Amino acid sequence: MSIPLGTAQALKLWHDVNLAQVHGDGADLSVRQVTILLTIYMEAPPHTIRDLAQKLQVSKPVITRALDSMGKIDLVARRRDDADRRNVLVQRTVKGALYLDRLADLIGLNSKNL
Amino acid sequence: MSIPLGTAQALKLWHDVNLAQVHGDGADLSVRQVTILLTIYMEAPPHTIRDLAQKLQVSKPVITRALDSMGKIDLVARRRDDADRRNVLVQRTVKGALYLDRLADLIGLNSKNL
DNA sequence: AGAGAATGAAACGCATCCGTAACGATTACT
DNA sequence: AGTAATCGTTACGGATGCGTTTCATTCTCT
Repeated sequence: MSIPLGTAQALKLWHDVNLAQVHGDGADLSVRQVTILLTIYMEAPPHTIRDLAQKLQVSKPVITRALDSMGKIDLVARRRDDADRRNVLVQRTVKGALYLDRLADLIGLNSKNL
Repeated sequence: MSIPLGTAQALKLWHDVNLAQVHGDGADLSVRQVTILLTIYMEAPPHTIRDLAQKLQVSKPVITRALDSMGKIDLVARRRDDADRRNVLVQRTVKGALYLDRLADLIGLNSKNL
């Protein structure tokens, strides 16, 4: 199913959802952070810091710090890998899933009047 | 025309476009900045700082500083209002239009495989 | 003309983020 | 065992953004 989105419609979608994020009470994440969060929840686990950094083409400290800030508000969690204790496994949380559900709702709602 | 976007599709769209922004050579703007930029280009002029602040429900300094940083890379321009010299009229630029065209393309491309 | 309102910018303090370069812990290799 | 490689984190220096408050300029209204 292919609905070519007009320029104006695409930009209106982007504007409205972004505006909702700015107003929203939820933590307003940076573009990098949302991208990392989405990768964690959309791709199959396990996720290590190195994998995420490579997949998103950013440095490892970027991932570490994003996990720090998002972990602080329980959007994501860390766990040591018992098999290889150098690795850190990034895990999903209920709050993170809810956050993305809400985001998907916003996008979905705003994409219906196109 | 109403195509209800599934949760997974909506999130994939958001992920892919955001990822492209992260990778893109273009200036990576904050969520607030993109929203301001989109408002300037999608709504009819004239745009004053006060109008933008009120429309987006943010403080005026947020607008001023966003225009500072986006103006520095020619995504937008300022001009004094000759009728009321207190006002600053925010103006579009070629580079800003190109930036949004590219963004719309990204959204459009990524919305075609839903 | 003069008091007051309105507009945008600048100042201040604070928080966050980035890139690079080290660093400690753990595992792999020989 | 002992050296080298891998992984994630931390440290450092710098840049940017935000909210609030203050400020200079310009207009309005009497």
